[in-house]
Amino acid sequence: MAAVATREQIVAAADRLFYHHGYEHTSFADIAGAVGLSRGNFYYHFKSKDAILDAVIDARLADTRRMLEQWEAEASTPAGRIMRYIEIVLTNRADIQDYGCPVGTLTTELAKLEHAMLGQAGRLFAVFRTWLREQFALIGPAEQADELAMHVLAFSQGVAVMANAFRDEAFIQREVDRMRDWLHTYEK
Amino acid sequence: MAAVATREQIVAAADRLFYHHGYEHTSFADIAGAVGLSRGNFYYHFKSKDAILDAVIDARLADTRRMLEQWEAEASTPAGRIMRYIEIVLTNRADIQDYGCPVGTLTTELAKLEHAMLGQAGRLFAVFRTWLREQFALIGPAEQADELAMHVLAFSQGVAVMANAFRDEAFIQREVDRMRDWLHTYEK
DNA sequence: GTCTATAATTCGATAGAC
DNA sequence: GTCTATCGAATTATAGAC
Repeated sequence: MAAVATREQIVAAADRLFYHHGYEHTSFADIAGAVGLSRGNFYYHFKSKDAILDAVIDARLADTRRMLEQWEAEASTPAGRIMRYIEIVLTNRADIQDYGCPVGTLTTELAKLEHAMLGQAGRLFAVFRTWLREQFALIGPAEQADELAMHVLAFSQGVAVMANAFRDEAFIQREVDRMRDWLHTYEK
Repeated sequence: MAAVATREQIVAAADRLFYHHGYEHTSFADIAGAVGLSRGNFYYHFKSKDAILDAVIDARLADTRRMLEQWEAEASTPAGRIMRYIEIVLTNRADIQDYGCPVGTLTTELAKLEHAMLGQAGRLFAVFRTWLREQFALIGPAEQADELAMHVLAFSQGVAVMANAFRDEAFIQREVDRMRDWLHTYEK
């Protein structure tokens, strides 16, 4: 198999396994097994577990930026774009109930491990924060835009943790409705 | 040393280490080292790592119930008691910025490990949920009490995850202020 | 590029002396 | 109740054949 294709398969498998079972709990053997590769050959593509994590975060950053561009193309108003973010806990409710938020849970885990890649993972949050801030700046005072962005991020993380803990779909829907009402008070 | 005192020391050390570094990342050697015990002697007190986790959760449940009783003794109104919960992210802001919420991060980790003790950890959330529900039932319709309790829990988890990710103390204060305003609209 | 074999370490857990 | 010694399995990572 071409090295590039194998590398992409490894990153995709690691991404999924890190999300489902956590970074530390996922071993090389798990990733190799998921791709159908021997452990030995693994080191031809990635020289360390940290290197895989780095590649996974890069891939998630690229995916996130692609998603945000798509939202900008599909939703015509800033409030509509913010709602796309808010509704992500509804769109991904099945995964969120099983595994929590991919960004939040990775950041939480890396913080406890005092892992060198924690700063890299923080960039995932930062991409959403910057994008939300830009949307809020279009419908209200620029001084408030960042704290409103942080409020929306905190909403998504709170819902994700509780939905994961209680596996309660109705709860997610109620919190999204509550957030929609809140957003309407800011909507231009 | 008396077995009871040693056991309590082990539970206290494990509690702290599980919170700071996570359950899986904490080894027997870490706990034994913190208590000043040899690895071998460890198994006289606990026969498995799961048994320690069980004891840690029991200790946290007892601590939580004690704290809630104290809040009931100190705050005369239901809204005042709910505010005590909301302000916990401010009271414990140093630990929360470093390690997140002890309940939320443990539950998140155990869910990913598909650990048998996940249900036990869920009881920690349930204790807060039940208590908050009771407080809300005293100031409004009983049908809404549980979803308001869940909303407050989600608030605390969202703030904890974001405060841990960005280490932003001003953010915590702003979110608490926002929540205080929200609570006043329900206050009797 | 992929494999087998294996080194070096750490893990949870046990046995048995004192 | 505490210790040392150790087991067996799993971990990350390397070496070298093909």
